[in-house]
This record gives sequence, C-alpha cells and structure tokens, in this order.
Amino acid sequence: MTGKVAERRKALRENLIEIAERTIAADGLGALRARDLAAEAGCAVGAIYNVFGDLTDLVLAVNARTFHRLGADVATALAEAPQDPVEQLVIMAQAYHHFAAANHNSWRALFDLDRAPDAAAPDWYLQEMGQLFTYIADPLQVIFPANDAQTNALLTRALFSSVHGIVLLGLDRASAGVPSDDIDRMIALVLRQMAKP
Amino acid sequence: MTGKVAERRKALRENLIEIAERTIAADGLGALRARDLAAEAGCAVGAIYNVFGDLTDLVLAVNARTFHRLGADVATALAEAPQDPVEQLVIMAQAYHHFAAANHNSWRALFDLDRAPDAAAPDWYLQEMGQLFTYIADPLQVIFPANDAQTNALLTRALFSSVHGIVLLGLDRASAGVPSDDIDRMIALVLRQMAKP
DNA sequence: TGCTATGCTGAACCCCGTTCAAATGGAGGC
DNA sequence: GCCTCCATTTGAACGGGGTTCAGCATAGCA
Repeated sequence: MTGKVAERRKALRENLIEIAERTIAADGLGALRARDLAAEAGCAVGAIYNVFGDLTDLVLAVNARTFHRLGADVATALAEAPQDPVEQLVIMAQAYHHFAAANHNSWRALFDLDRAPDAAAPDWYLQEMGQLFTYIADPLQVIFPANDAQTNALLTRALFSSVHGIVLLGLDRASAGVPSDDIDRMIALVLRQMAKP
Repeated sequence: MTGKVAERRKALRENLIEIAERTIAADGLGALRARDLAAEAGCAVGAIYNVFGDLTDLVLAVNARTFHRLGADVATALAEAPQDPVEQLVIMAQAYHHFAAANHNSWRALFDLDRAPDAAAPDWYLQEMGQLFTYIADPLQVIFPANDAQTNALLTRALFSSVHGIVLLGLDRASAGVPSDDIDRMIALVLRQMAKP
C-alpha cells in the first residue's frame, strides 16, 4: 500500500523539520549535522535523503516556518497598532526587531543559508516577503498619497531594507552589543523622520 | 639568522594574502581552499599554518584590505562632494553601494566570515568602522546641530545600517536583481528625507 | 666537515555531506 | 499461511574539506 509509505515519510519529514528547528534555534545553523539529525530522529542518515534532496532543502523547510512565524508576529503587532500610519510602521519594525532578537539563530538562518548561485527564490519566500511589503506599503500610501506607485514601491523596499540593516548590525556581535533599546530608538528615529512631509 | 626566516615568512604571508584576495574576488569566499592556495603559492599546505593560525585569520587579513579600500573609496567620494551636507551623505552612500557592487564577492566576505562566537572584533575593523562613522557624523552635525551627541551618534549608526541594508538586500540574488539605479534612488530617497528639519 | 637546532613538508587524521549496494519488509498470488 | 518479488530503507563507504605533526631539509656554528 503506497499510502502507508507516504504516511511514514510524512511523519519522518515533520520529525526532521522539528529536530532541525530546535537545533538551529538552540545552537545555530552551523550546528546542524546529518548524523546527529539521523541519530535524534532514530533513522538512518540515508533516510534524510529519501525525504529531502539535501540538507539545504531541510533548512529551507525550517526557514519557511521561521519566516511564517515572523510574518505572524508582524501582523499581530499591526493589528494591535493605533490607526496612525507612522506609528504602524514603527510598531511593525520593532516587532521585526523583537522577533529577530528573540529568535536570533533561527532568524539568522533565513539569510545565512547560501542559496544556490542561480536558483530562483522559493515560492513561499516571495509570498511571505510580498505580505510584509504589503504591510509597509499600506501605511506609506496613507502618508504619501501623492507619490506615484513606483516611488512608493521603492520606498517600501527601502524602508524594509533599512530596518533590516539596523536590526542586522545592531544584533551583530562585531558591533559589540548595541543595546536593544537603542535599536528600537534607531528604528523610531529613522521611520518618524521618513514620515515627515 | 632569524632575519632571513622572518623575511621569507613575510613574503609568503603577502603572497598568500594576494592569492586569497584574488580567489575571493573571482569566485567568492566559498572557493577558498587550503590545498589550492598552497599549490598556487608553491608551498606546502602546512606552510599556511606557519604564517596564519587558520584560514579564518587569512580571510581576516584579506578583509582588512577590502575594508581599507572601501574606506578609501568613500573618502575619495567625500573629498569630491559639494559642501552641502545632505549631498555628502548621499554621495558617500552611493560610493558604498558602488564599491559593494563592483567588489561583490570581496564585500560579502566582510560579513559572511563566521566570526568566532565570542571574540572581540579585530582592531582594524573597529578603526575603519570608526572612520566611516566619522564621515557620516560630521555632515549630520551640520544638519542637526541642535541634537545632543547621543542622538546624533544613534542617527549615525542608524543611517549607516540603513544604507548597508538597502545595498545588502538590493544586491542579493533572492531579491531577484534590484537594478543598480533603483538602489541609488532608494539611498537618495531615504537620506534626503532623513535630512528634512 | 660534522653537529644540532630550527623550520618546512605533505601524508595522515578527523569530520562533514552525500551515495549506493545490499538488506529489508510488505503486497499480491497461490 | 507461505513464497516471491520489488520498492524502500539502511549504513558503510566515498570524496573532499581544514588541520596536524613526525620526520626531513636546511642553516648556523664549531
């Protein structure tokens, strides 16, 4: 019965994703090892390759979950935000920061995975990214209704990238520990300033 | 005579740095291999470890050069910029972008090297970074003379991080090729907006 | 020239992701 | 129930990385 096999594979797949998720969250992407994974899942190393093409595929599956949780956090923050569009931008950006800080290793894995040099970004990535961009574009449209669509699209991408950069360098050890409050303050400084007429 | 030995080591060190620099520039950090390096330098693999603690140390030496070239490019751009402080910020940021675009692999190696989890950032890194921050802080001081020092320091870091984020995501393949002109436009959008009173 | 101390070499070690020949186990025919 | 057959699973082996260290080469000195 092919159903039985498919079921077993599905269970193994879920299991592997969960173990990988825990490993990455606890010790970072670099701590993920095929043999450890197999040992913890109680399967053979080869079994991993029956379910995923390679470890990168597995990490991509973990990243999809991480990205989804990130999107959900930002969405929740937006839902609880006041109507003021500038405050919405600030609160979403700070939610992004807090997610990155609270899930540092998982969040880093989103970007540290060396994507195949060619290879288009996976579908879920574009989808989640598009969703995040929509969250930003809507308040921007309220703030700058006179801008043409292309300008606001560029501004959307620019703001996302700016906040990402502030969080990335802020959380980086090399920058020697920017205090969390300072990161929030930088985000607010930049976004409030961006909203001036 | 220890002088002879020291000289030979110094020559090998330079040679290895240059080969590594070329390799990284041509094919990226991932293409750096100890055996290839030794073959090209005409020395034994072990010789690398007589001169550098490990390959990370060698890459750090390459990164120091890259960072220095980057700083020089930004300084040149600043020297040729008009007096207007806002334009100075824009021109420096675009110089940063152009350097990153023209030296993509080398520039990425600055950040892709996984730093030891603890380990303070090397001295030259803090020094070059401080220099870049000064270039930004000076025009900012002209634009916002009324701000207290701490606010302008945060703003300096925030602007650098924002530009870095815009360039990073703009040059990333996953973002599927943001045109170079759009990156320059985003930089200008953000920085000009940041300078409004 | 012979002796010794120091530097240099590269085969070997360990660890990793990935593969594939062989073992396994389950479905269908009898 | 049993046997056969083939898809599935297994884990030892492979290839390719960084790093090491026992032995060899070399240079300085008597």
